[in-house]
Amino acid sequence: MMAKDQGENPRPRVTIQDVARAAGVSVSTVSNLLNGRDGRMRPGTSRRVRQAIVELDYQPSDVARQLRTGQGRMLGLIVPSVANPFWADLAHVFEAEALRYGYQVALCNGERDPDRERAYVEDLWTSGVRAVILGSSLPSLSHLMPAIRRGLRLIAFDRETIEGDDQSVISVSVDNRVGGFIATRYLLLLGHRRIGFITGRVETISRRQRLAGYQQAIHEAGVQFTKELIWEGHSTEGYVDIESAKLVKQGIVALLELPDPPTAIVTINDIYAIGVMAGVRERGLTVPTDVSVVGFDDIVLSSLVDPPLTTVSQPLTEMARFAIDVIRGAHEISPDTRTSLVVMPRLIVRESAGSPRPASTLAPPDTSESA
Amino acid sequence: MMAKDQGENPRPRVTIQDVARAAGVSVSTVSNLLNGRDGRMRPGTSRRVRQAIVELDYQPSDVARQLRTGQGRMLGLIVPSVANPFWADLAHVFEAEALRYGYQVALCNGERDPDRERAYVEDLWTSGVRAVILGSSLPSLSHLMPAIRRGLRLIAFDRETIEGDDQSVISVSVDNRVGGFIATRYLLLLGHRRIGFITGRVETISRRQRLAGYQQAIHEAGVQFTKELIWEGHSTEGYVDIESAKLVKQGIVALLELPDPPTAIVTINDIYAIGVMAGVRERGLTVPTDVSVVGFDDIVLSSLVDPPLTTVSQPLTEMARFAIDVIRGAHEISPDTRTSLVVMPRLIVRESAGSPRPASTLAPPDTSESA
DNA sequence: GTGAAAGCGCTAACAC
DNA sequence: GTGTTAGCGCTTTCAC
Repeated sequence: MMAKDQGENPRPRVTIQDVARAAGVSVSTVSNLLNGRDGRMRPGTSRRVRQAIVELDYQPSDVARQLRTGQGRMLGLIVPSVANPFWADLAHVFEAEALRYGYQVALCNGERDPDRERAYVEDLWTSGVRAVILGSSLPSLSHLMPAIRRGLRLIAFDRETIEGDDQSVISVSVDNRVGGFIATRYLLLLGHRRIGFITGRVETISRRQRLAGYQQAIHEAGVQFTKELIWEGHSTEGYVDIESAKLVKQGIVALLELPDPPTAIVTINDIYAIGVMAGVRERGLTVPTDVSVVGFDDIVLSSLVDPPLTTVSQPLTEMARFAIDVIRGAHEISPDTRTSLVVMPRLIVRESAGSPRPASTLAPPDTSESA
Repeated sequence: MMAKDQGENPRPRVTIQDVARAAGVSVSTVSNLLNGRDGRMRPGTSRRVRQAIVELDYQPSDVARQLRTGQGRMLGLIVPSVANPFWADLAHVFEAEALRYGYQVALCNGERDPDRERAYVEDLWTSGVRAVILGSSLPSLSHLMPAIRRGLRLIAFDRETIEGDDQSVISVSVDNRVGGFIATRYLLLLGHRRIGFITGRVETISRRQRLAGYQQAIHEAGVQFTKELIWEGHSTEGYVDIESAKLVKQGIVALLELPDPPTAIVTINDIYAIGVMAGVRERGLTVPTDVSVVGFDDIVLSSLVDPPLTTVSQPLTEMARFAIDVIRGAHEISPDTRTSLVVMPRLIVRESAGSPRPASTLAPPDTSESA
């Protein structure tokens, strides 16, 4: 079952030597031109070289170039799974930003598994990748330390730097606590008092912080915090968030069966919010009339679902741009400078959240302040 | 604004030389071990080398290796946009299959733009990528010919090879005509007679074929084909499908305003189907009671929406596996062998399609056959 | 302004 | 069984 040497006629590679010969110059002249050092080059020379390049359809080899210079153009992007629309959106935006500076993006689905993440990072390093964006807010980064010590530049996305992280780790993140806070406060202002919170089993820094923001808002509003309104998922769910969105239906159903059920729900991401909405409908209830729901992330899809989702948005483009800037070295990095970026989330008001029905709990809507 | 040479202490690269020296052998011995040629190696030697590798934390450089052998481990994947869940699912599956054989995947969002596709392909080639999967069923592949002539192995996904394609282009695709056919026939069997078809402006081979399948089913059922039931989108829509899903709402609304509106809709992908369902609801109607809808692709999301979408599934894993096999050279390729793969789609029955309400058109449901 | 030559880290003859 | 060595295609001093 030996592989045939298929398509035997690809022409042999055109090298810088060939171009030099065709143009009647030396390789260094060609190289100089290629690298923009043609300032004081005789016009004739430059022209001949350029012409030879076109005529021979010459493509410089980045492989050789990288071996020589140590500089590569490939960036790693590790996300839990691109099948999750949030990470797909990030991949989309990040790739676009990378492209602007001539970088290419190697996509890795880490599944939130430290072993896989480590394997990817080692593999990428081997392939000459020297910078990777890690989208996974696993609490520990220790599995990546060997690579970091070797010189890998790691940028953590959606995960603020915490105590114990290596000095060299830069992070880009939305302020998740604020995000949880504004989502919850919005519902509070709408008049809700029984507000549920739905999260997943997998413990990440960002999820913890979104919950903290929720609690803070509840507390500041003088509402009693109740643990029964927090649903955390089961222990057997898969790592890939998107699949666990089905499980979330159970969560909302459980919450709705409470003696005093919530009139509004905050979720830790839009996919969960979509699952929640489906669960609500399955109970014969309506969003937002019977229960309001607020998501997180503002994935592209969230404006498409029915009803369009009110959610907390992350400025992905800005975040991706910062990451690329760090990689390019356009930002000063020094031990005593705050080089991590924490951007502010924004509440996107659409139609999945409204005032509770008058018939329900206490206090009438208090809309004196607006988010 | 000069970039600081940040993190100045990464240790210098450990090379095969260092390992050889540490183990007291020559580089070729180390190389032999690395490449599995350690069959007749003295156990002691092998052990010493292995130990040196671990102790020095040696990582072979794929860059050097590729320069030498011409063999790379990076594959290109060009999709219209990962923000579109279908392509995200493909990227997920493809990356997983690639990983099994040690390949890495460079992700490119071509936006269905021939110029971008060409630029990506040239760039990938420069980076040493020698095989790319192209997910875009643009009718012509001519913009990629220069790279193909240079020796690039191109695998077209979701696009059967057509007249005029280069010999060396392999394709992997679902039988889109059959897909359109079974979707439509299913609705016909449920008793629908007025069946709409919603597609986008961008002309692709796969879309054309899905429509052809629809027409064939209509015709075989002896139902009159009506052009007014086909909605094709506007000319100003963006290239990225997902955004145009909003536009699709206009399409369904237009169809529903017809004097004799359709009782069922076939769409060319699940995102459109989701848009259609939202449009139906916006009109105060219900899916599937008032109008049935069938999607295409069976993206992960389609089982999550409400109601769960009845759709035509593409066996992505199988398709990705074939693509990787071709790249690995595990399939014989010869001019007279059919090396393209056309797999059969399958109808996934969920809840978005049902019988038309008795009150409506003619003939009662005829369920003598089942899809 | 242009060229000669060394070498990035590795593989694979070929020699012993 | 293991070592020596020639390059893969490029960049970059350093001469001229």
